[in-house]
Amino acid sequence: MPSEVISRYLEAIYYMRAEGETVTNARLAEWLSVSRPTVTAGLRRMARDGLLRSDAGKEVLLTAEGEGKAAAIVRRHRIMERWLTDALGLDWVVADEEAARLEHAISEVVENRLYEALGRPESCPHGNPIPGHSEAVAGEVRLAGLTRGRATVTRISEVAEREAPSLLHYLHERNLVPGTRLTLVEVDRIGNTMRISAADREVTLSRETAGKVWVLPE
Amino acid sequence: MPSEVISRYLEAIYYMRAEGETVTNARLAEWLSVSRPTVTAGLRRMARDGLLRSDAGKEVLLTAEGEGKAAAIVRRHRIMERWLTDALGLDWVVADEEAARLEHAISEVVENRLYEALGRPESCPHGNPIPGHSEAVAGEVRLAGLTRGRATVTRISEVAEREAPSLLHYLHERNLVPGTRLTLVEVDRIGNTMRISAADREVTLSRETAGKVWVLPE
DNA sequence: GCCATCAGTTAGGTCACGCTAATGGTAGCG
DNA sequence: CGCTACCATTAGCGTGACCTAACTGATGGC
Repeated sequence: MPSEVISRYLEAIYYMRAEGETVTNARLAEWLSVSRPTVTAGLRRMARDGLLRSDAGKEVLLTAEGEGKAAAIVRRHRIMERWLTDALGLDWVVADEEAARLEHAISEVVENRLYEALGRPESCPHGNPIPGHSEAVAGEVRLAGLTRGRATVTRISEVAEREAPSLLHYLHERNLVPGTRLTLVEVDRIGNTMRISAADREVTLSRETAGKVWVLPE
Repeated sequence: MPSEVISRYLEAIYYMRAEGETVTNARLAEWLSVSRPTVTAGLRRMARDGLLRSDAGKEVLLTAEGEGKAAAIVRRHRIMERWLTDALGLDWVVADEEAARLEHAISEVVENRLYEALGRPESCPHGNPIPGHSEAVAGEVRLAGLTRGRATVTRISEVAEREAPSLLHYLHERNLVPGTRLTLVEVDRIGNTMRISAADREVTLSRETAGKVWVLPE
């Protein structure tokens, strides 16, 4: 079984791939807050242990085995998040931090029991699907890519939590949570912002923020 | 904060002290399944970090700080065990193994929320008190020390889980759980066994096993 | 009184994981 | 073409945590 450190590598790779990003040494180093040489060494250990595909030069790609282990970590993370928010009443940000530690400590048995005890949830609290149990909503697009009309929030990207935990608070406060219907009011191409209306309130989001919110257009 | 390895040292020291044993390098090595030189190095790090009292030659004694951290680990272990058995329906043995990993991953916040959510339990599933919340029953003695009469099982020592996990199954199956009333039938000083009657069944226990069950005589 | 045993430490080695400083590529740009 | 940027790796180092083999010091038995 991979060490906790390597599990975090797998998780990070999984998240980046899910965003459609190309995974490289430098990006991993940034994501994991370690130096690039440290990542080089880590990736070498992963390759040795059969977690990385040796083809595909610079890009970091997982083998089927690596993919499976990464999905397992993410699955546990999201199930734990559900438990922490639904059963223990923690807020999004704290739940994510706690889940990041707990995900490495639970076994398959506990994972399954907990999943059942929670009533087989469809997603984590931010709407991200639970690998192996549910999938991303078909047809969803980034809020930043919306040009007009109405849409329903489906999920907040995992990237948001890493890059700006306060963004989660921000969105939560403004009720931009999975299931919320919103209407695009105006796109400001100069300031790179967009105004939307949701739950009887108008909110202005930067293009960057809007890139982390996924919606299903009507 | 101590590393996970050092937390296990603290936990082991706590358990041994709770049994009234003298904690030494060799016993720790045995308990933790590592070599004695490894323990020597670990204890040195603990002393450096202010977890061990420097007086008291060979014996390993914790400082107030070490004591507090050890109690916190044990508290988390026992709360997790309660959750794993009560909420997720795991059996004693599995719950203990899982708790041994989870205890290092939960923060004070989760610990407290969980403790409340479980209804402030008095003890772990085997009856051991939860440090900081409850204490050992006054007047309890080892079943092995009983010479006649009736008594009520109060707890199964933590040592039992480490040394012989199957013993937990054995006791559970025979209904020798906290709260069970029993009557001493006969003590065989030659074979070092004792026969007891509990829940309408007679059970024979070795002196060693009976030393791990604590009871409150009537 | 000596010897065997056991406990603890020293010596010396490995691996995982982190760092900084310096080196080697590649790629865009003037 | 050459320069600058950026990227990945190498080199070299430290710490934590493990190991075996060998030494030392106390202790109990005969």
